[in-house]
Amino acid sequence: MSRRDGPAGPTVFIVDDDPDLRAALAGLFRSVDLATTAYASAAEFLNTKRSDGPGCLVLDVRMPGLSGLDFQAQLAGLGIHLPVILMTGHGDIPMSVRAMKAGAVDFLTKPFRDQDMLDAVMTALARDAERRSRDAGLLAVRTAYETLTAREREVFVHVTAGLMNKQIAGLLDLSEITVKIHRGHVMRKMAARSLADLVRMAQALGIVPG
Amino acid sequence: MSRRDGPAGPTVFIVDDDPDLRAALAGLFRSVDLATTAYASAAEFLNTKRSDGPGCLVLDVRMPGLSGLDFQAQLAGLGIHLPVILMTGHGDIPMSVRAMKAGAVDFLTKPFRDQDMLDAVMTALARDAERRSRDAGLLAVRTAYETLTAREREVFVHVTAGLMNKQIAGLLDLSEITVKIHRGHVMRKMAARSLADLVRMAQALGIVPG
DNA sequence: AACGGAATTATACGGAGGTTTCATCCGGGT
DNA sequence: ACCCGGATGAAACCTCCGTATAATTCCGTT
Repeated sequence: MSRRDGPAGPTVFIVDDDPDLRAALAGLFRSVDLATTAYASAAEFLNTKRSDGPGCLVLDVRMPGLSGLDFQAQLAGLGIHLPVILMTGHGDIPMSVRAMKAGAVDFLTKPFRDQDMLDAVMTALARDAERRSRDAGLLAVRTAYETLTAREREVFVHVTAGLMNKQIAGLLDLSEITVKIHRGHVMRKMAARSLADLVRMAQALGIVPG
Repeated sequence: MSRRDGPAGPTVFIVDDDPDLRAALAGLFRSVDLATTAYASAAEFLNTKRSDGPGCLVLDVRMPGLSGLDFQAQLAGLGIHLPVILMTGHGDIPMSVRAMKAGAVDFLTKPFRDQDMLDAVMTALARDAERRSRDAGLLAVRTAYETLTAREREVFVHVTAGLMNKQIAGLLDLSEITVKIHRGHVMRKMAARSLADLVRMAQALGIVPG
C-alpha cells in the first residue's frame, strides 16, 4: 500500500477511513504506475513525516475527526498546496459546490468509475506540476530578493518602474552615482542579465511602483 | 422587469422559463439597485440586441431548448464572457461539479435564500469587473501592436528579451543603427515610456523569445 | 579598539541607447 | 510617371548606463 516516491514520480495520498477502499484505490493507482500512500484520517496524514514531493490528495468527505471538506479548507494554512480530489457516498450539491469553490480538482460520488478517478488524479497531478514549476522559478527570485538591502530594494522598485537613474536620485535624495552603485548591486544579486530580466522578476514578485 | 443599464452600473441577465421566478429575481435585484433584463430561453437571450456592458448571467439549468449547462458551455465560443450563476430544482452532484469546472461562479438549488443569490451575483459582478479592467488594458496594447510592421515586431521581441541593439543587429543581419530606428518606432507606436513599460507589454501580449 | 558591511559621493572612462539629418532602394497604388 | 510608406544605413551628437578607483561616514560585531 506504500511505495517509495523517489525522483521517479508523484505520489497519490489517500485519506479514507475505509480500509477496503484504501486498498482498492492503491491497487487502481498502482495499475498506472503511480506511487501511493494511504492514511485512515486527516490527523494521521498530518502526523506522518512525508516528503514534500509532487502529488495530490484523494480525500473522503465523511471521516472520523476532521472531515474532508474541513481538511481541505485548512491545507493552504498549513502550507500544503497539493491539489485535492474529494469523494463522498452521501454528499449534496451545496457540499460539492463549496468544495469546488475551495479549489478542489473534482468531487466524485461513490461509487465512481475507475476511469473518472484516474482522470481526476491526472488532472490534479498536472495542476501540481504546473504550480511547482512556477514556484520553483519564483523561489530563486524570492531568495535573491531577500539578499537585497533596504536601499537596494527602493532602487529596484524605481528601476523596474522605468525611471532613469537621475529621477531615482531625485526621489530618494541621492546622487546619481549612488543610484548607479545600488542598481549595479541589484543586477548582480538578482542575477539579472538585462533590465528586461529584472522587470520580469519584479512582475513575478508582484512589485509595483504604486 | 427591465431597466436601462447606462453608465450607472452592471446588469443582471436572467434566463429562466418560469415567469414567476423571473419576476421574483428581478424584484430581488431591484431591491439592491441592480438593473436586470430577463429572458425566457437561451435563444431569446442570444437573439436580443444587448449592450456588451458589465453584468452577469443567472441561468436555470432546466429550460426548453438549450439547457443552462449547454448554454454555459457555448458562451465562450460566442464571445460572451459574462460570469454565470446556475440554478436548478432537480440537479445532482455531477451536474454541479461540471458547472463549477466550467467556471460557474455558483450553483444554487431551488429554493435558495435571497442572500445566497445576492452573494453569488456580487461575486460574479466583481469577477466581471476585474476581467473587464484587465481586458481594457490589454486591448490598447494589442491595438498598438497591430500597427507594428513585421520588422518592428522582430525587433520588439528581441528588445524585450533583453538583447543589446548590437546583438539584435547580428541576429537580423542589420546594422546597429537600423535596429535603433526600428526600436524607436516600436517605443513610439506602443506608447511605451520606458523599456520597463515595453517589457510589461510584451508579457501581457504573451510574447516570448523562445 | 578594531573590523566589516552598508551607504554615500566624486572623478573618469568606455560602452550602449536614442535622435536628427540625409540619402538610397523597393513595391504599391494613383 | 509619380508619390508614399517601409526598410536600410551613414554621420554626428547627446544622453544615459555601468564600472573601477578612492574616499568618508555610520553602525553593529568581535
